[in-house]
Amino acid sequence: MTRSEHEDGIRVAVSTVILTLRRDGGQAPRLALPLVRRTRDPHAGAWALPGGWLDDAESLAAAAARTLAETTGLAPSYLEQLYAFGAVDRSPSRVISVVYWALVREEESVGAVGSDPENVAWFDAEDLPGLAFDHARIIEYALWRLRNKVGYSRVAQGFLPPEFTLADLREAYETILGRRLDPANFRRQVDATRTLIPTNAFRTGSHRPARLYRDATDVELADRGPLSPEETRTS
Amino acid sequence: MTRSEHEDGIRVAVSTVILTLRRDGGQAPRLALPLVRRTRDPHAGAWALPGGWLDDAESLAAAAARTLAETTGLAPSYLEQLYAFGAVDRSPSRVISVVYWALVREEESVGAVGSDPENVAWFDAEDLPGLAFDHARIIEYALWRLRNKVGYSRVAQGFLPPEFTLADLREAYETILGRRLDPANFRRQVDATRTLIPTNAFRTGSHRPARLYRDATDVELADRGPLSPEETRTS
DNA sequence: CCAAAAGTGTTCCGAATACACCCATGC
DNA sequence: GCATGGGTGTATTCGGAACACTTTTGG
Repeated sequence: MTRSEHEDGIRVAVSTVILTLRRDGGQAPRLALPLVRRTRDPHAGAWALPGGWLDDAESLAAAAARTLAETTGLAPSYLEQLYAFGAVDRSPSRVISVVYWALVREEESVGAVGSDPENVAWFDAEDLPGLAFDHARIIEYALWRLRNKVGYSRVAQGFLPPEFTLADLREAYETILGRRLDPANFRRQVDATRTLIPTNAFRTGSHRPARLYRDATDVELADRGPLSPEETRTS
Repeated sequence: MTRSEHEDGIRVAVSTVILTLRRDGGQAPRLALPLVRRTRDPHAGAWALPGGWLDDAESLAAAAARTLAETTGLAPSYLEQLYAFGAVDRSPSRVISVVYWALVREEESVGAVGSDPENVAWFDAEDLPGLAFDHARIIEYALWRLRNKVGYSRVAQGFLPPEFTLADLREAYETILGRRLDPANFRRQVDATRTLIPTNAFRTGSHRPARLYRDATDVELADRGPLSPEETRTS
């Protein structure tokens, strides 16, 4: 293992793509995420992912959870490392960004703000403003990962409250995937996984009441990678 | 984006899990990887993944390819980022390791050595020595990723020379997955993907000659992630 | 009663599997 | 010829997709 002799100027930042499902009204929900307006150069005035420098004594995942809480006031229902970005020219100074992606529950994201609400705003994932650095590409990749992972895991439940109907869950899938799913087949597929417990409660509304379900287990919504013991607790 | 005021002591290392298929003789091939004996503390004398400090002016992928060449003298036929490890206690000093995994072709790995052949040795992936830091866990994760990715991509071809028989390819799959595959069904599945071009050459040997194939395209063997333009060239 | 969502039943189709069988070569 | 791996054919099974149909509520 060779080692460069000089103590060089590489710094480590941690950023997070924070996703939620936002319902504007009676409309179909949409994916939304918070961005932070930069107040210094480079890219002063542009919007960027929430993040910050990695602190000497915190793990990468802890840094992601910390900056997430600072900008939104929320704890994530799902948090996973996305990728480490380290191109030489992605910033004027040399910065390695370890990026995480997180899911937060819908209701919590309404009105909840962190330490600096002035410079935080939520955007529709399909209608983003101009972004600093390579953050547009990073968000694209996070959305790709979400759409991909929803196909073989239960991550979508990270958007939902503890009790929800199958229609709620299907609506989350439909929003993520961008297409309609057959209610009948969707029902069979989810209960083939045996991960939902039916409750005795029903949501009464406009038509026939729908049964409420909750998570069957306290296991992870999805495989989050090679996590060390210190990183396995998200709450 | 808040910034810690002190220039702190976090350093960035890049390591690589380098995998190949090794044929000991007429036996079934096995997964093998090179390790480097550490000559300094911490963990002096223990075996570790090839790697080194990230240089100021090179991208993460370039650092991985560089250390790979330094220890094995080889260029990878496949290279993908694995994960960024950043637990506080994984090393006495604070080190963030961005780990890559690579595939190299079998024949090339025989006898090829890099700048310091004394301290490099190849090990059977199922029979590893005591490893420094969290490298045992990292290798486990790399193997998991390989086994997983072989199911939905063409990565296994990264182990093979430009021309190969379907039996060669199937043998690679069988070694990676650790189980036998039906030759008939395997044949149909690979040519359903339309990614192999049959040549007019045959490998003559002990029995009926087997047709040689080569890659149909110059496209990637698998999705390697959100690569920037500077990282897309591996050769 | 009617509209609409909740929930069930059934058919169809394609992919994965198992396995019988033929082909071409070395010995 | 015969052993062995190369290569083809075919029946079965399983899961997903499509969609007809029944149930239960609000109005």
